[in-house]
Amino acid sequence: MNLSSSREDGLTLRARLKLATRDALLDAAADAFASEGAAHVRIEDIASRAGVAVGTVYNYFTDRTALVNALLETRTQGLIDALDEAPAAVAGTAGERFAGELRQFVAVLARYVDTNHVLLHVLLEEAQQRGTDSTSARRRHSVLGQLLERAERLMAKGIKVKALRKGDTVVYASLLLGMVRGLGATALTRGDLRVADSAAAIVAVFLHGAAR
Amino acid sequence: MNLSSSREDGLTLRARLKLATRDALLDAAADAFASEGAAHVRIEDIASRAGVAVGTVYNYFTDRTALVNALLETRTQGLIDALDEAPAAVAGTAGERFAGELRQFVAVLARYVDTNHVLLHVLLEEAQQRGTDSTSARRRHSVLGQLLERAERLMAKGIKVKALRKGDTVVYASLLLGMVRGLGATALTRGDLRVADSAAAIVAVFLHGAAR
Amino acid sequence: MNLSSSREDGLTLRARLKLATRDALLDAAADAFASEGAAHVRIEDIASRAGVAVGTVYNYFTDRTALVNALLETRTQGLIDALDEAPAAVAGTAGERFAGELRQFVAVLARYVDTNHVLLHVLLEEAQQRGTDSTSARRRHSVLGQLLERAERLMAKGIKVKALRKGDTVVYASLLLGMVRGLGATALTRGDLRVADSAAAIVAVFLHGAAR
Amino acid sequence: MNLSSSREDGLTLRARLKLATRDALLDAAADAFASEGAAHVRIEDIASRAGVAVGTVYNYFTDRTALVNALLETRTQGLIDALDEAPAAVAGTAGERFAGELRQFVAVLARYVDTNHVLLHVLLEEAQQRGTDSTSARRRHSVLGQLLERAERLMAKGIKVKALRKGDTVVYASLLLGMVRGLGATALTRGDLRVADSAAAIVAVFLHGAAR
DNA sequence: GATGAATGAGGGTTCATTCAT
DNA sequence: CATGAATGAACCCTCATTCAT
Repeated sequence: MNLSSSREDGLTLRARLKLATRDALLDAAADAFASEGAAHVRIEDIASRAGVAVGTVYNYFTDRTALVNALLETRTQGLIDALDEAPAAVAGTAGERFAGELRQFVAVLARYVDTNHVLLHVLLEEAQQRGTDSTSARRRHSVLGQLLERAERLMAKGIKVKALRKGDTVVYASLLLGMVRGLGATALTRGDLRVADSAAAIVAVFLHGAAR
Repeated sequence: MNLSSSREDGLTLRARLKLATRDALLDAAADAFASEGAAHVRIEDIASRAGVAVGTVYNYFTDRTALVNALLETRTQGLIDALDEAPAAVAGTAGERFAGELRQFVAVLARYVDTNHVLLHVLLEEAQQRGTDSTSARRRHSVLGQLLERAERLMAKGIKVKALRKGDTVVYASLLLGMVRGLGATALTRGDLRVADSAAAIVAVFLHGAAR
Repeated sequence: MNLSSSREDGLTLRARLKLATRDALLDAAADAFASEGAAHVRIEDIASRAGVAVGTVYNYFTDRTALVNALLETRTQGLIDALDEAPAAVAGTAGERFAGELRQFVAVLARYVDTNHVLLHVLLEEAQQRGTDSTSARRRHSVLGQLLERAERLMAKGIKVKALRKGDTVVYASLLLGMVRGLGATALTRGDLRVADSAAAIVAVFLHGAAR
Repeated sequence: MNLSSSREDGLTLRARLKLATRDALLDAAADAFASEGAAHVRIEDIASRAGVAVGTVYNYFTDRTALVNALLETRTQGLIDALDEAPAAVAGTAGERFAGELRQFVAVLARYVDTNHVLLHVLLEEAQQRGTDSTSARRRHSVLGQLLERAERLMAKGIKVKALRKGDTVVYASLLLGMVRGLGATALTRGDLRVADSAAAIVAVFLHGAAR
């Protein structure tokens, strides 16, 4: 579940162990959050899932909030990176290239949602927690904010190449992301549904609608 | 904010007062959840917002869970009722009637989301907390479940009257609901955005797509 | 041990009970600090000594620090008040009146030290804990600061009426207070010694020295 | 700050290093206690101040208590030694010789207090913690006990040579020590005050009083 | 019914101490 | 010997719930 193995090169044994423990803790937290619901998870639950003592958790994260933030960070980064790395299709007309990118975008997102559906709730719960920092700074850093930003960029490109009708990019982006999450939410209660399997349907509806 | 005033007809004064207190508590809870985030809200916060003492809360709700459930129930019921009461457009072809219903459906939903966006998080957070008891869990599921059900019925009708292409009604329903919630989520961080203002855009994209 | 009974007039029963509990908690804390040493005392120790549950402590004091501060405040105030109330001797020459005041001062102090010797350590430990507030503000509020201030005033008067040789009032005041505390410290390890019994000796040495 | 360097003669290099580390730890502990307040200082603080790892501390001291005891021991011993080494003035009458010794005593004490004022709190805080064990408690008592003992001997000699009026040597000793500590306490809050500068005043007041 | 003080189980966090490397 | 990560008992504090007034 953790993609960080590449980080482990060229480090002392101890440093490697430290990273391994840190990752184990994050994985444990993700599992616990997923199966129990974030609010119910005690630090000790995470510790024991990771096979360490409570105190150890605090050797890696200054407090509960820091752990949750770190979890969001790593899990988010994986998604953001995957989206950014998605190689733009080179062939075809501008419109076709856009369609390709859109398909890519949705596919990556769908795969992510299928893997992390439950963790998304943590993201949302956290998004709710307003601290002292300015709202805009927070938006920039929040997962949804970053996603929205990328989606907006994509929409803007689509409009530019005349693949999309003119319209508010924020609205378009929100609708697209909403579709993916909508399917994810349904998948949560319907065990047999996978978002990735409907990626094509999402794109089709987004581009051409459900109407005959 | 509370739609239950119609219930108060034909009751004794005392009974009416009881209902008033109960509603005040639910409103207070809704406000508190919205502005503080469900997990942080203490029973005493709700009590003081409603202008009563803690003990009083327990005269109306057996425990915290009961209060949350009641809140979900009332707020949900308002939505479900509004959806069901939406008068079907009578004129025009079957396709036009379907389009009218769809517009109605989205409009009602959008209005609800604008008013209750934050409360939706409570729904979702609570929906997450399965495992401990199944009775209340089922009831909570029904919030989304009932919505999905109605959306599916609408989709089925749309397919039947050939207004929509054939396809999985669950997927269609999920996409439609997802779009509304997607815009709601964005509205949460963008103060200037109202879902109701984009209801037409949602329907348009859902039916005909965003492509040119 | 608590002098607050006069405060209890004209209050509702509940309010009176609240004060009683608060005082009981302060008394319990004082006892516990005295017999165990401040650092070792757990909140629960205080609670159980006072015959209440932990949570109750937090209904009266926001946290441990607040409790300690309140304790210092009340116990200090008793001493300060006693010093200030000490009626000035009216008869005799200015020198005799000064001597009378000095005797009073030492007597009150001695009595206080005999009763509260151990609590003084708490005061000192606290004096050590530097927070963010400015040092001077703290000095003004600290027990020692207030004592020193009064002692300095007395010394100044003694010098003015030529009962004392000219000299630094801070030094004189510190020496006088030090004598009292010095005897108090010894009394701590020598059970048979009471400072009050040596009050006259203190005054004598301070005024005329120990030399023949 | 550490007076033990003379111990290091005639030892192997390794033994000398061991002693150096030990001393560094004691110095670090003294500094930390002084600037943070004994109760707040963690073993790791001491270790890092000394430039070693936590584990190393336990190679030199079996536990926290042992370290504190050792600290008291060394710092106390320095004082006791200094007092005992103070060469008795040989010239003059018995009375003059006593006065000289008294001056010496106070001077040494004053110098010590100026250097170690804050450490004195540790002594007192720790002295407070009787009850758990009696072995170490006794040793701690001896800090003040030994001082008192020496002061009493000095007072007894003063009485014997008729330099002092007859009186309780314990009281005399307590008053003298109290004066020194009284000034020390004041110096703690008044940065500009040094006890050593007032040593003469202390002796003067003790012998002849502050009265004109 | 309303009140609000009392309750105490529960969870977050700290830190002295251990021990494998 | 030095290192520093792991350990877990201990303590502070919170808050849902109860119940005497």
